[in-house]
Amino acid sequence: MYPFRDIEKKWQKRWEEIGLYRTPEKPEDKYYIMEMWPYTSGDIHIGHFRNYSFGDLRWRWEKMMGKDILHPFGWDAFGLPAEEAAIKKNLDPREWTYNNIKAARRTIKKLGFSYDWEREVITSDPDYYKWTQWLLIQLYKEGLLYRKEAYVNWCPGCKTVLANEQVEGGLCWRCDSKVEKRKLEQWFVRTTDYVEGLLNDIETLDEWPENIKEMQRNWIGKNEGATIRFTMENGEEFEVFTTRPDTIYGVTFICLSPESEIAEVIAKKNKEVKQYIHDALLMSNIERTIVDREKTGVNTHYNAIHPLTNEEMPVFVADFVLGSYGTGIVMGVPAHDQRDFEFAKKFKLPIRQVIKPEKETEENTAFTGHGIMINSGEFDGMRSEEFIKKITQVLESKGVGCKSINYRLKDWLIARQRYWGAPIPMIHCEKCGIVPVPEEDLPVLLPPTKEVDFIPKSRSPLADHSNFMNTKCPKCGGAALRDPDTADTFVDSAWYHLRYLDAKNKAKIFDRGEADKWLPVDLYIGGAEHATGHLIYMRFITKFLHKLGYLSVKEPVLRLFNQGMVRDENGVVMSKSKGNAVDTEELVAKIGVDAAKIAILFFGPPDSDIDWREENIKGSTRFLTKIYDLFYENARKGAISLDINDKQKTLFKVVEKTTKKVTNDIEKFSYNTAIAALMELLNKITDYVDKNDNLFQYTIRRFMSLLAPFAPHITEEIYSRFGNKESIFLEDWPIYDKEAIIEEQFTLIIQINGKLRARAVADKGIDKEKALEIALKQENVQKFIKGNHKKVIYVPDKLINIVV
RNA sequence: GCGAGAGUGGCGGAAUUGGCAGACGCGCUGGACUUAGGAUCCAGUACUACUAAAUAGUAUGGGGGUUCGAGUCCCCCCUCUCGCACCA
Repeated sequence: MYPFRDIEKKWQKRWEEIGLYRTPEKPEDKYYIMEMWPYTSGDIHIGHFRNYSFGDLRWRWEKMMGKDILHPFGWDAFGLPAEEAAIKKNLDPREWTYNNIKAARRTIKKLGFSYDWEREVITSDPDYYKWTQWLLIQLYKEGLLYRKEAYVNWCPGCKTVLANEQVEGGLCWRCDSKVEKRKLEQWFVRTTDYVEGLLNDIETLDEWPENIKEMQRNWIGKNEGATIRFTMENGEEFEVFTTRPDTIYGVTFICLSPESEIAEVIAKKNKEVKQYIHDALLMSNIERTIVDREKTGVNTHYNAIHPLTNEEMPVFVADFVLGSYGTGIVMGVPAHDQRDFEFAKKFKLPIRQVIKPEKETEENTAFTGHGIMINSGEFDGMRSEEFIKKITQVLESKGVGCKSINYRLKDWLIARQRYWGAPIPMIHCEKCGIVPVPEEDLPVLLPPTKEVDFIPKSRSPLADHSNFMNTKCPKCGGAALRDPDTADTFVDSAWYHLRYLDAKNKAKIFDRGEADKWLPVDLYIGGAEHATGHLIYMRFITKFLHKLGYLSVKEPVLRLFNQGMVRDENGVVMSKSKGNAVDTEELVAKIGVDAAKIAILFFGPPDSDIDWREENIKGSTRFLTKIYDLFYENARKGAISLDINDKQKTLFKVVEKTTKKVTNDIEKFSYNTAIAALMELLNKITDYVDKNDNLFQYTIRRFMSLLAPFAPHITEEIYSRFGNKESIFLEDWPIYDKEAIIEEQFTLIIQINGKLRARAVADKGIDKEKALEIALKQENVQKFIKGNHKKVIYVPDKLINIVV
């Protein structure tokens, strides 16, 4: 062990004094780096530590590479846990939040990370949520924030509605309650307005991980097909969406989703239907979507009329039809859709084949492939792929259908019936309807926590606060009510990368000049769990502000890096609630920041999940202690210059090669192998006897430069022993000597029939004959070449393979 | 079911274009130092065969293929992780 505590204190103080992490006013070669910010539940565990370590390492390296860097930090401070603390422990949510921030900030500061704290933002500060509200008003003005009555996800645990992105496998993302359906009028953001941009621009995100891009594509879920209008015998009309209009002649029934309006109307007159819908909607999505669940449904005893054949067919309500996809109504084609097939079997409905497969297919399943049209009137004999286009035109010309595109992505439900969030800045006036709060009246402040009753009543606590609710209509001046709901916290985090640009601006959300200086974010580091939520919202807001002319960029983030999760010894994801999270402060108190960082970086590649094992951290302490013991005492002051003799020594070559490897490895986020290379070099240095000669001094100085991004505190301490006054991070990253790494000799690998039989040192550039000559001299080779060799393969400067 | 990724010693993991499999670290074994060692230093450590060395054989989830040569490329299968999931 080395005196890490004193060293850390000393250098953290020094860095603050010299303003090392302050963002340059006028960046020449800018680099904007962000890590996903933490939610303020108070603990900074090892997963956060890993995340921030990647960012810190990058800052230090880019800094030494000469970049002007913006590296901010902030807090995702609104959200339910604060309110839960109020309900369960009778704590003040504001105090709870700010105390947690204080504690977490203290921890992070102890870790000596390279943040510019002058740009710190907190979403629950009125200075921040004023602009969250401003953003909502801009969305409203553009028609992208609207109210709609719809079936929405309701979490009975959190007593609030949820966005689709917050429902994971039918369960609430936060509390794991089964999510229910409720028909409510809610605020939505029209993300679907930008759906094509969100989808197409994924192609421009060259430096995003492929899996994240694929997840976003799937989430958006674009499907091309046709919308077809059917008429009921009572004259009512409805539309279905299908990707297979070619199967139109195979329709033998219609299924309505329990959520559909038509079903609701029918239910008023039909008790059986009413009961079925009631039961279906009571079921959580998770129960309703169990695979292999037997199809259920109820006959409405109404008939629909086929738009082309005028045939009548029964209309059912069935819960396998989702209200949220397409029109919420499907045409049943049992011969060519497996679900429809199962439904038809159960209700003994006719199955009419309209596509003939090219090969024989399995019995008792629907044929979903393409083939030749049959039973389709004048179109028999056409290929079904072509028929899709043809029939769409036919439907269009008859005025009963059209080509259409459907998306899985839905509008973003942003209202929450909770207190601890940004109040939605809207006023409801009986005369004027919905009126946005005038921008000069922002922020709409949350009332003091003391005046609020937090006991959940399935409506916003603000609804019961008359001082908050009662206001005047900005338009007519009459009595009006505020909107009692608050915004989803993902609204706050959808634009924080923009507030960092100009965190203290009182007049504007941010200055356009600052945005042009720094955007896009060059590197954004965080977990893959935000692939379809936060990252889509962030892209959406960026596109929205681009369209309004506030931003010149269309995409917020150039390079996205997904770090892997940290799990415990048993492979279980660490979390506060499971009580298996390793506390960063404890770890750092035990082994020091630098050793903790080296340990977590050495654990494995940054993008893979790691299982935390206590014993694996020992190596890092040994590594740094060895460095400290060996370098600290032997460090010499003054300039060092190498002569030719020094440059011919093996150690010199190793130093230059290591420089190359560490540089390349950092570039490609291969931190574990970079550390391994440094460990190898240290082993070589330990073996080097002349601890006082020029080459040794040169080597340990170079070593410190290479180590600096990984272990900044110890590096600064030893760097100062060389007589330097400033920080090592103001130095340039070393450039390796290209001449030095050229080798004159190489190890010739000698194979017989592809098997390694001998090795020999040879001069580089020798030809095949020479190599063969060397190979044949080897004793072990003679043993294996009994007769003549047939063929010789020579890979220059690498290996020779003799085929016998 | 669909999509993506992965499978290498006792463990975490290395391995440019196909070219020395197992870097580096942990652990373990033996030794040194020591009042002591869960500190430090030195040596060894994929498996099998031999006491050992030298050497040989076998090894990158399983099976096949391409190639002088495959952890790496192709085909089939198994297992695990992640995402989506009755999406019409």
